[in-house]
Amino acid sequence: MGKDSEKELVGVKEIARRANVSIATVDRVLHHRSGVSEKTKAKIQAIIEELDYKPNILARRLASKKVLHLAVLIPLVSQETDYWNAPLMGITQAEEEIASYGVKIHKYFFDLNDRSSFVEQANLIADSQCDGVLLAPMFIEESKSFIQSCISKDMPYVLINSDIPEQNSLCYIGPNLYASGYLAAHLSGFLLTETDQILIVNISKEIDNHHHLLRKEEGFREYFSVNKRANDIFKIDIRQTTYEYVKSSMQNALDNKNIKLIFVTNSRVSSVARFLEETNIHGIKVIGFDFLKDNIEFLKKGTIDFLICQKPIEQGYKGIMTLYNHLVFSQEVEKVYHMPIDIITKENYLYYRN
Amino acid sequence: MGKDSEKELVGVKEIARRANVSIATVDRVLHHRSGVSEKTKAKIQAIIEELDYKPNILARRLASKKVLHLAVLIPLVSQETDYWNAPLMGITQAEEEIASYGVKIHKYFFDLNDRSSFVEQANLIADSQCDGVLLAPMFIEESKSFIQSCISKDMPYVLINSDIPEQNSLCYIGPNLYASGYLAAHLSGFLLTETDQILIVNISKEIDNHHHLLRKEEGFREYFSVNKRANDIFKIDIRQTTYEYVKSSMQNALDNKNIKLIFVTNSRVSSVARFLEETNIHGIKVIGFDFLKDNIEFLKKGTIDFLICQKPIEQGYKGIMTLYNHLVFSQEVEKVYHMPIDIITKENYLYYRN
DNA sequence: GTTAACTTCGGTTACGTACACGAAACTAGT
DNA sequence: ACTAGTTTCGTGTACGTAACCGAAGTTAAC
Repeated sequence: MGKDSEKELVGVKEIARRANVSIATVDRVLHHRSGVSEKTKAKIQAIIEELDYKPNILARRLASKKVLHLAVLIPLVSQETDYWNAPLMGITQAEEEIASYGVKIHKYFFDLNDRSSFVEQANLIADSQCDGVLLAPMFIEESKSFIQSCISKDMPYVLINSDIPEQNSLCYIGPNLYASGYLAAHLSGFLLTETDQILIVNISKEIDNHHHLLRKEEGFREYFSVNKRANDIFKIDIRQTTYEYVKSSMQNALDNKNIKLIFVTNSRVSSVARFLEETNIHGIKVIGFDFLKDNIEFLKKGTIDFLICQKPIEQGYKGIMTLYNHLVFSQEVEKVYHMPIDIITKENYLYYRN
Repeated sequence: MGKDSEKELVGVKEIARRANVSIATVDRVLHHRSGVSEKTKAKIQAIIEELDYKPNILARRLASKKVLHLAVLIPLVSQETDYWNAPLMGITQAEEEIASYGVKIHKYFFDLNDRSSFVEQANLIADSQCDGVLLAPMFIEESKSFIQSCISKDMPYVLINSDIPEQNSLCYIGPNLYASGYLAAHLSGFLLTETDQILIVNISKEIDNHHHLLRKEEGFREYFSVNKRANDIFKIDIRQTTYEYVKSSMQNALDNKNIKLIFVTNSRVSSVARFLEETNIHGIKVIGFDFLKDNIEFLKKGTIDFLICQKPIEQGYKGIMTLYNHLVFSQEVEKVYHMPIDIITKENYLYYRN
């Protein structure tokens, strides 16, 4: 209750009246344009302060006919994994929401297994004259050089999904990889006894992605170290993503051991689950990542015990909105926006919103 | 790729030109106003179809100077529990977002321990001439009669936090209570052995709230029944919310038993945790609800093992936005929007967003 | 055929802001 | 004091839509 502050919404007109100037002059002050004497500028600014003037965004976007061009550079949605479909959905959703506010979004896709396609698309963006970029920096070196060209063009960019720190991006929106690995370990703790053995599985073709998976692994191991859990932790890197390859790799990895829990460091956990099912291996708990159709199927059946998810749709959505709010409202942004680390089980997946 | 459909955004002017009428006539058709012959109406509608005309929301809200009045009726944030601070934040956030779009939000608060205050505030809303209502129907009968008055005034309303089904509200936004109880049981399963005893704790003054807690309890019990878990499940209803009362009740409840897990059916779990800590009881796992400051403190220390949370901020935010989108864009809405059932632990609470 | 009443429609202004254009005021140089 | 140049400012139009007002056209009654 209390401070309702029923100030009748005032506009430039009222400011102009009070300052004995025209609205054009007020407009000049508002946009920090030249052509106003220091004296009147001060007077107008005082009145703006006093009235706590907030420009009418509606009228503003309507009057300014210029359109905002945003570019998006993310992996192509492949049949191999449809993870990137989620961020794309968020991006599309944001697009629909702000389309009528004069924002155009240009989408560029690259092949996760082909660095050159990334460079190619990045160059296209660099040439196109756009106002901001949303980028999934999957290839580290290539991303860095693209980022440099953005900086030189004074073009703001937002990173999603995986961070490249110490670049001065507008912000990073995505998971805290280390923390999500740590949480996975914590969940594992509930499923294990003192002597059970653990297998960490990294499945990824590109070395750069491996780099990201490593951070999860570190977090995972750290939990066991901090909590003085002495379970044996084995690890396997699988460098091909086809099921056949995963299968034979897993067979090797499980051989002669007594693994009780498998931690798959990314969304490819469904391959592992499929393997366990097909080879009729029971009694192994499985933890992995991402709310994908395949993964959910195995979660339902109980082959996968936990999925950790980090709101991929929202990552895309927030990425675009951050650019928009920054460019249109010059809103300040958090440098790092870590996504919540969501735990999905058989019992709550129905209610999960990516 | 593909269908870019670069239709230059057309407006009423273009439609008027093509139909050889004035924009005023097009406007009449768009708003289903009278004064247009069937013939020209048909012609104009055909053109609207053809061009897939989408009105410019900016210009629309700008030109129509009428403001939208939304009323909010939720519990007062008390020192007893600051749960309702969260939905209020979401409401305020939505308010800020759409304030410049000509929306005014009027907030009414009632005392959770005083039915008459609810009725009083509800009457105020009924008298005020507003365009939509966001309602937390904590008192069932009183809510029903308020809802009736809304319906008779043809005033859309949205329910949050707890549902009163079979009323034709615009929609319900909130948890699936049953499912969240079920999930709580599932999590409990990880923490228990076959023979461990369980205590369910309901803490609530008002009988109507109890009714909601009951649904969680049902879900909880159902899990154990479905999964043929034979653990003893005890239960206690605590009808005073002061710590002293909770303390003595808990002492009784734990007496002569060997409880290994406590499931508190609402956010008052911190009272129980405090009790366990103060009386130096260890070895009992605790599961409860809501991301509240007090609860998080105990989660950090390990006294509480799991918190289940259902995005209270978002409930408020979405509630307002749903009304807004429905009234302004006549957007259709899902009748039931169940919030995700989030699991919060010591390891991921830092990254949780209410 | 005149008047009245009603139907159908167009012209116009307004919403709050952006910006091009040109007018006034001031400065400096002669 | 007159001009040229510069600074400072106001007028006017545009954005796409809403809605008032009144002008045509149409119909009905005498």
